[in-house]
Amino acid sequence: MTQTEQAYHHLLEAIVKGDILPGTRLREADLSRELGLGRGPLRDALHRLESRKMVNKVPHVGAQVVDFNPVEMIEIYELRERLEGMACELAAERMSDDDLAALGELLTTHRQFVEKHSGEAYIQQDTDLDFHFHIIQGAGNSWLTQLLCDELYHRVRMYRYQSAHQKARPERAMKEHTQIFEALSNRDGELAAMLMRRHIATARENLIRYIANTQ
Amino acid sequence: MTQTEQAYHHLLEAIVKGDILPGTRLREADLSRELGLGRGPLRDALHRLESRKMVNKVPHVGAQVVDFNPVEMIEIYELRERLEGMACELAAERMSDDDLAALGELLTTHRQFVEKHSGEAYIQQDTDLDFHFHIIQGAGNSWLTQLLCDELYHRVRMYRYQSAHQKARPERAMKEHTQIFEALSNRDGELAAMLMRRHIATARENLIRYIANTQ
DNA sequence: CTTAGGCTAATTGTTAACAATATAGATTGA
DNA sequence: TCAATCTATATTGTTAACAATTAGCCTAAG
Repeated sequence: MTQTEQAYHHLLEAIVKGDILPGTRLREADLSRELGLGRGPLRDALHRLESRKMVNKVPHVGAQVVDFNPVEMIEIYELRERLEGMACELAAERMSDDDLAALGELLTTHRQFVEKHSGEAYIQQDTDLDFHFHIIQGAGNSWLTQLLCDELYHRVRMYRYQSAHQKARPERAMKEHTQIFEALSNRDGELAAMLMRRHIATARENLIRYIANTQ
Repeated sequence: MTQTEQAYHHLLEAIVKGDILPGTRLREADLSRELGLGRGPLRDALHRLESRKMVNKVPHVGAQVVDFNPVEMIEIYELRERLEGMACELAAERMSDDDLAALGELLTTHRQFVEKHSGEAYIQQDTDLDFHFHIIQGAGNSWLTQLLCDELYHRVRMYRYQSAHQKARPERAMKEHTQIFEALSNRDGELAAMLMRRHIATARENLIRYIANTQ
């Protein structure tokens, strides 16, 4: 694995998890010293982060970790609504029975987790994404997968870490996931898509409410 | 404008227009000499092209211009269908009257062009994209705009240049554009979205037919 | 006291030399 | 003759020094 990739993944996770705070100026000299590499590979990593919109870069000025932006966040959720709805349509047609079975097991595991650690939101984060990723993969459209997983989801994860104190609703999400899974099992793409869109629309409404409360 | 950006735009256009053929190996030393810059900025440009999926890069091996891939092309059209449908829904709500008027003028200009140069497909290319871009902008979702214009459309343009000999159907496209415009003018987002999805679905079917014929 | 101008320091953009890696051809052995 | 290994070369990955640009500060004039 090349140093550029290492630096990219390291910085990406640090930004997503909030170890590097939004708005932080990223100085190439400092960072390269901290990460123990030259400025060349680091610059490559910063460019990649820029094209993923995780940092803002201004020529001759520098790079800065993106700040939380309510407008963009809502834009991203508008996109997720359509794209993951599309993923459901395609997944209902294209997922293999084995894939569906795996998704079912995932759901069972999650349900046990939710029942055991009821209310611990931070665990819900990853399990929730697992479910979504599995369906996205199942759609069998590599461009759709990249758009969602490589372009949009980093921001979604970043937002979730920032608003981690916010009460999640694992039981409700669990129920909605189960409904989506059943629709997929019945190969009813139209229904699965509708449920997924509604599922994400609910999340978007929570997001809007959260934004309104924090301002 | 920094050298990286210059190189990026130069190479992107060259690839899109077919001046650099698909499958061409891009050697850093050669290219930097031709473009008259160092390898550093050139590498940055290649990285950007890679993240836009216009070149494939393998560590320690090099970069190669993407080859025409029917499967990916269909994936992209599947995405366009949904995303531009979405753009229509949003544009019907959010476009200003001035924007709509401008779109109408665009359409008039195009109609005159089509009537004058009936059948000259290569002119149709850009004017067609103008129409689509205008609506995408009108949706007022910066992430949607970036996804479509920066990630997907380069490939679409590349494909169009490659299949330029294929007979376009300017009159039909013109008619469909007009219908979409009218729906937008009536602020009927649902209808506009449906027409747009169908418009792109038609293009996708042509694409599939074209692929079948060339194999 | 305010503002315009220039100067200094810090930071990014760029280049060229060096190190590491992979490919292709030659060589040797079975 | 074929296969496997080794070696040489070409190419990429990395580093460190150099050039260009920006932002902040200080000075001085109005």
